[in-house]
Amino acid sequence: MSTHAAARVAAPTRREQILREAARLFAERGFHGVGVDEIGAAVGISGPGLYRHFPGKDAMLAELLVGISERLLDGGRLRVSEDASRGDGSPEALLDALIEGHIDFALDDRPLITLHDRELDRLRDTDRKRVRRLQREYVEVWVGVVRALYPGLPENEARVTVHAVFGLLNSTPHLARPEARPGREATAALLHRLARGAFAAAVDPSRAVVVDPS
Amino acid sequence: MSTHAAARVAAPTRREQILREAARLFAERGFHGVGVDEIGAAVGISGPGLYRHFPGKDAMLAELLVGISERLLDGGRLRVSEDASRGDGSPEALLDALIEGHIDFALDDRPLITLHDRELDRLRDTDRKRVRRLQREYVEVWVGVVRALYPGLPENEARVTVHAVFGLLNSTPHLARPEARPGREATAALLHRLARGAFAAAVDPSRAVVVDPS
DNA sequence: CAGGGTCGTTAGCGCTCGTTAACCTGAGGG
DNA sequence: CCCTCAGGTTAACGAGCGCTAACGACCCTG
Repeated sequence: MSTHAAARVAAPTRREQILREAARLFAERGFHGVGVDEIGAAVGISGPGLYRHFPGKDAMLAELLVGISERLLDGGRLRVSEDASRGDGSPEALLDALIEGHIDFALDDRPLITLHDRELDRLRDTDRKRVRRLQREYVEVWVGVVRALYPGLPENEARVTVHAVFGLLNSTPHLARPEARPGREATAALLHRLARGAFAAAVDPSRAVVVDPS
Repeated sequence: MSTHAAARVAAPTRREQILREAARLFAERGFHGVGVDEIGAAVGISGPGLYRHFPGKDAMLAELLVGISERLLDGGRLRVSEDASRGDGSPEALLDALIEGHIDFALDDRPLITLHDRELDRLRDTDRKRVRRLQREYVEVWVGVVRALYPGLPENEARVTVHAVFGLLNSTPHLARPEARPGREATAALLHRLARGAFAAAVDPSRAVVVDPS
């Protein structure tokens, strides 16, 4: 998480610029809805100049999607291993850490989150399989933690629940007016509560009713 | 003009066939990723024959998105008015009814749900504004019910929560292997629990204004 | 049987898109 | 001073797209 800020010290290379703008444009208008000339214009060069950096338009999307999926999976695995290496690791705290990490990603890299579940089918077979595998492994990391916390939850229900919580956490990019929502930290805290509430309700319906906290 | 009555029960009309297949294809490969020839082939005619039924490819997408949005909004409003006309209407039961209706939609019309939040930006300005308005009104229906049930929840947090729950309920189309999840009714019940759990958790426990459960 | 409407067909036009080809320029090294 | 090479440029090509034009088969109805 602190590494994220540190990596931004140096000026972004041209490749990174291109990927950044391509992600934004793809998220806004869809992969097929953006032309290479537009991507070039967004970074100050024009059209075919992109081919000095990428073998083709497909390759940009592929690199974006593989990158996202790897970052998510690596982050998830890192948190699991941190929790395991810490003596007092608890499933509760670990699930919170996973949720926290995913929320950071959803709030800070909105175009990528959008692309991640929207443009997967535009990839060539080999890339799509690779991304699918990374996504599946990321889900399995969550499923493992959720089932450690709620042993009574059947595996297929846990998987559906994890998918549903992803949908919940990834919902912010779809908000029409981003200025109409609470600040970043308040939104993050709210999403975190919602996710925990959903997980709690997955196993125990009685927790789905509001109770007096006092 | 053909007979209206005959089309009610009998085989779907050609227009409906086209819309159905177009929805499936658009959801699978994106609006720009599907050609008119493919849509035609999917209903047994070929290419330009579609123009006997629609003025253009855009019009198919527009009719699909407007139709979805209207169906959702009408369903929501219907349930609210039913609840109001029933003497014993309670926000609890009303929210359950809204959730139920949305789940039915998400499970039974998966391509439409996918299109609904994915291809909106491919519409012409006038159609897009119309769909946006319908979607916004649908959200407001939910927000009203949620705030009636949880008066302590601020309006902007309620709105984010409703969006998040939509993301949760709409997550099933993204499941890679639909056969790996529980049956329809079990999935519906699970999603219902998750949604209720998320709403219950929306109210920050430390700030909760608790309504008398009598 | 004539005539029109409906619902198709095929051919092809015009445009846009991703990509390639050929050329240019400025910086660094021997 | 020349050569190389990275990183651009513009021109243009070929494919694929949405859509139109022109035509035809079929089914009514009078």
